[in-house]
Amino acid sequence: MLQTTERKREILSTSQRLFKEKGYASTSVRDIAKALNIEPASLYSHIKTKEDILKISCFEMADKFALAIKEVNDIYFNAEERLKMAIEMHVQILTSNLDAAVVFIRDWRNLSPEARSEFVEKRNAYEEGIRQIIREGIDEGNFQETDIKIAALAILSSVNWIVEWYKVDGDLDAKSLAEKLCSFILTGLKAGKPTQHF
Amino acid sequence: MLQTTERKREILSTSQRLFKEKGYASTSVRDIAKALNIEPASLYSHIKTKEDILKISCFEMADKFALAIKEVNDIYFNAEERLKMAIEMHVQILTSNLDAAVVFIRDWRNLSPEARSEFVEKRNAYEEGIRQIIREGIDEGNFQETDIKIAALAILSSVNWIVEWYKVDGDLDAKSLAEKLCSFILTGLKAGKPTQHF
DNA sequence: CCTACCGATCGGTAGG
DNA sequence: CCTACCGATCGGTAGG
Repeated sequence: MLQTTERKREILSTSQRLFKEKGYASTSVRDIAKALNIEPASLYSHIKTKEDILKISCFEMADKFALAIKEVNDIYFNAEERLKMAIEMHVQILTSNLDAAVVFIRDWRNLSPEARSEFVEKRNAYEEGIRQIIREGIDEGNFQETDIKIAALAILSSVNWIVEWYKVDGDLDAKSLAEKLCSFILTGLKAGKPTQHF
Repeated sequence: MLQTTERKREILSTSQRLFKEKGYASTSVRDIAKALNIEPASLYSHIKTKEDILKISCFEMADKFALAIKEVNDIYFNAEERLKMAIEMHVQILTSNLDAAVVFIRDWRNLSPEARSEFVEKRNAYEEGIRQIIREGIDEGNFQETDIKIAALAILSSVNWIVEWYKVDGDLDAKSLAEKLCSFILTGLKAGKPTQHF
């Protein structure tokens, strides 16, 4: 990723769009070439292999998330604020890269063993960042003493799932969506505690 | 699905295990045959096409979920109880069919257009069942006045995601897991409200 | 970016 | 359930 030419970016985004629709494994280089109106062989002036596209897609997203969690932990103080910020940035990254996000979330399994290991490591580091925030929130007394692993997975899965239904041209912007998710994650489904009624 | 012979069941479960590992599209009929120690052609005495395996896997799971939501709505009264029960049964179905569950959640996209439409319809009906419970909980005043669509998706995604990490031989049984998830979904991450401290 | 082409693998069939 | 085999498609290369 030392440089990515304009044409290569077109190949990447077109591929990601196709991968989102049919999945990486079911998308052929011929499909990609056709969508770009070029011959299959021409792709290989820009990429080395089909897996290259997958690798770049997965790791570019992983890098965005790594940067975001770093930013959150550098700036914000309180765990609740940091979690909110992390979720907001996460939603922002997903919604502004919907096609690549699906590849990142779903198709990374098709990476070759070495790339896959590296990817899983990066994803684990990000998840650990989220767990750390939860841990601190518990220590501060602001979060429930919950199972941290399950909490982190529940948060990430509910946030990641938006790539399956979010429409960029819909009436729900990323920030509003992030707020709704945050509220759900922080206070749950149940209505205000009984004390509210007395 | 009028009848499924014992051998066919072996083919199904072996295929689902492979699909879980590599995905439907990346698993060849030769992979399946090899795992069963038979020749690829022999598979076709039991199945018509590779997609048959996918179809049966997806729709058998869909049927289990349809039955579960029906049961929940027939027996339980209060929305919160019904939601808890629905989540518990959902977790139960997932954890006792982990391989097929992954296919159901992830690989249904590879269904042919007609089967895919039918599948999406069934899944939508189930999701609507969940939304209905949430709606009733709000009407009863026991659930927050939240975005029902987002709440349902957040619940289902966090529950479905367990297939990615749950280990049958781990120390967490399905019921405990369901309870943890329920608690998270109902009361969220934040610690008890201030009133608890006075 | 194209023409021409490669060996490998794909899902599946015929016939036993 | 097997042997033998099919046409189609796969990712990718040589050479321009």
